[in-house]
Amino acid sequence: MSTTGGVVRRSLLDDLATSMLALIAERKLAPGDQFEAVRSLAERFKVAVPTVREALRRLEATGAVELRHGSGVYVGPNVGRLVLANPLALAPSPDRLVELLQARALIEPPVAALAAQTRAEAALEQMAKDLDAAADLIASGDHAQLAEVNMDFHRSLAQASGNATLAEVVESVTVVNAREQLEILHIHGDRQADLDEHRAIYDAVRSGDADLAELLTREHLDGVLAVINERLQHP
Amino acid sequence: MSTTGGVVRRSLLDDLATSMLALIAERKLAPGDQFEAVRSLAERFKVAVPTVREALRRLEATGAVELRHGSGVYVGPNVGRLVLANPLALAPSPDRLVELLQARALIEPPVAALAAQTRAEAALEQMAKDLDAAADLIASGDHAQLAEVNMDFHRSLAQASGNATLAEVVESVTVVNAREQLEILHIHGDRQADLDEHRAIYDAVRSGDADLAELLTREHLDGVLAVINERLQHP
DNA sequence: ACATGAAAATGATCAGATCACTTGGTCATT
DNA sequence: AATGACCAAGTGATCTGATCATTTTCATGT
Repeated sequence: MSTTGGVVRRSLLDDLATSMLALIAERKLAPGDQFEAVRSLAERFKVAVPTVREALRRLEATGAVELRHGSGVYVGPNVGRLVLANPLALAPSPDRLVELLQARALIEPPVAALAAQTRAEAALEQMAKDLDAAADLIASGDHAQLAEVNMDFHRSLAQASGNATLAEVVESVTVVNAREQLEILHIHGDRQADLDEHRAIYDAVRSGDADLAELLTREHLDGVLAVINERLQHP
Repeated sequence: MSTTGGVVRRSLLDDLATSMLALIAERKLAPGDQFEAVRSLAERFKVAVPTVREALRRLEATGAVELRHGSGVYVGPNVGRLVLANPLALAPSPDRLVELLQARALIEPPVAALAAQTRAEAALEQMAKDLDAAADLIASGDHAQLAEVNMDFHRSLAQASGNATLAEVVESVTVVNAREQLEILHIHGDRQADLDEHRAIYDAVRSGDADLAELLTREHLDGVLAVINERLQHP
């Protein structure tokens, strides 16, 4: 935001972007709904098409809208979100990877404890589905897909806390190159043990045992961290 | 990322954006450095100017680059960041505000404990500066500025943990409409008490007392939360 | 040295055109 | 009637080329 002596100079683009967001909010459009054609927007706001497109690209970058070729402009999944993973992040260095896991090991256990107190039902069911899916994928040997589902479990767990902001934080810190993280894990980690630990966490949350949920989550992530560290030291 | 049967269709824009990021990385450019002119980029990548601009807008949205009218394209402050606050977030609802504080009350205490163990020197000095600045601003009565500096203290505290990812998380969850949060606080909160609590946290971190730092941070944020809740119930 | 002001560099915006993809309907085939 | 091939309209993607606005640079004159 460029300022000069406290006075904010809003460019045409700033106005456009916020106006379009306001338009989405005004029409009460939800993620997935179709928005409005580029040409139509250009006419509505009395600006040229390239200008509209630049504004849309800005919104698109944070998942506020989606541009689908040949189809239209749609409301994106991240409208109204406060915290998000940098969609442009490049593959993290090994140091950054360890740091990321440390951050998760610090944040997720208390979130699990809160989840055990709140127990948002929809999220609990999602956790159960994630566990089932993981079991299937272990059997079928699809490790890439398994990695995704395991991450989904952690996200569902955060959802169960009932705090959308916390869920966003966990989602952000969890979505960052899941591939890289779990590439390592699935070479050297014990997939079945992972699943068992997830199941234990689920049971603790389901039964409302906050202390146990926190403890199990901490042990689980510390274990993951240990595997990663070991792997990085013996490449 | 649009996929069809597992095959990723990268649009020209996707390629452009990542190529430009790679170019920045390759040249080892740091935030604030000048990048390259739009027309020059268009020529380099053999695409039209509007296309380059759309890609730049995408990067700009997450703070990877900055476009300064008449001056040039510069590397932004968020290059290489993993987690960030949604720059398009609108003012959070009261519910969302409470949720945000709850998230902070959950995350920041263990971060403070870690900071007391790590004690990154540069961040400790920054904390001291923030405290001094806050004292001055209380004296001068500049509440708006005081709100900012108080947030800075929390960010510096997270920096002291030595974990950049955690610092990013705290920064993200802290930057979201500091204005709204502290508008409430500074009408009904006790500014001097706030400062004293910050000082106590600083002392605990400085002396390496992790448990105390965690406890004080928790009490501090719970206090803030109580003020916010009270304020929202009696408008 | 300093201030002034023109010139160059650069981003912002516009206009109109063409290409590429998606979608829904038509229509022949089965 | 169900199915599939095909076509046409709607819409995003990209290009070309120009003009305006802001910043920076630097020669010029005092």
